[in-house]
Amino acid sequence: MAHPIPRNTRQKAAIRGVFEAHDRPLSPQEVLEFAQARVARLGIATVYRNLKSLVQEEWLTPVAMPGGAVLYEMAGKNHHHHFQCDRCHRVYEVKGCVPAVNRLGGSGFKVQRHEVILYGICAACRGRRRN
Amino acid sequence: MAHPIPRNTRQKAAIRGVFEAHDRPLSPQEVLEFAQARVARLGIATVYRNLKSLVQEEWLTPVAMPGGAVLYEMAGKNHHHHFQCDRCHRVYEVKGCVPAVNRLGGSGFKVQRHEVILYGICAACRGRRRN
DNA sequence: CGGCTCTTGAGATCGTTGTATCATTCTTAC
DNA sequence: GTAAGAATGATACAACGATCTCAAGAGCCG
Repeated sequence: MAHPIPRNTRQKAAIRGVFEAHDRPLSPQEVLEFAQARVARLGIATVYRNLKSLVQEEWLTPVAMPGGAVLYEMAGKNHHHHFQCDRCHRVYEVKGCVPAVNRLGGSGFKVQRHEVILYGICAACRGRRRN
Repeated sequence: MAHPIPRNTRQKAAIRGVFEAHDRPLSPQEVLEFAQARVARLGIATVYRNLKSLVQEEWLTPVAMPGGAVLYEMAGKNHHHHFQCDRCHRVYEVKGCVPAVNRLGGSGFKVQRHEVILYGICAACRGRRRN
């Protein structure tokens, strides 16, 4: 009720496995598709339920993208940012930062954190013709 | 039909006036509220219609924020970024940039543009107690 | 194994945002 | 001023993502 005793289900293990196999932020739909290769009849509701509980356990972190998509990535990573491919729309992690960005706010704003999103063409799409 | 002859309506003028009076990106709801001070019975559908046409005329530019909100600001500004206040959630323009951000992608990504969003507390909210 | 109860799967439902409809009002040209 | 038709306002509707319901299935403990 208030504190149900959690169980280890194949579904949740499959979802964790998907994040371990793909080192980039994933959408709920992507998680569903990848995890269905491991648990055939997996449903979208189960994906949402487990994403939520994995966030509560701090095993995942939500990544809100401009446009409204909310992706998830494994928690506990060092400070980093993201790159989104204009062609395939996949999002990748970009290591490093330019600390000077926090000074962009000048004196009028008390800046506490920041997001940087790069856009362009990813290596995979550059290699191919299209998509 | 294909090219209706546009007319200058009080509503559209009011909406333009709202953006000229507030030098920051505004949500459709904010536009509605501010513009209703000028045209009392203004409806939300008219706001959406005029936002769309002002974007087509390139008088406005959409600003997609993480979380899904799409705001609008006057077009033609110099390269800049945005600050969102964690308290009042208003978004402000931040002039300047750190060009080095485009190099964060390394050699794996062909970076064509970027977004920087700063978060913290705005001057107005710092002056007040709350909200 | 047996059973308690947590979790799942399928679909219905919700909430939000933006669009379509259509009678009415307003702008513009003459 | 008048008429043609573009724009408005009120509301219904659509689209989408996410959540809820509940019977059925499965994990865990003894």
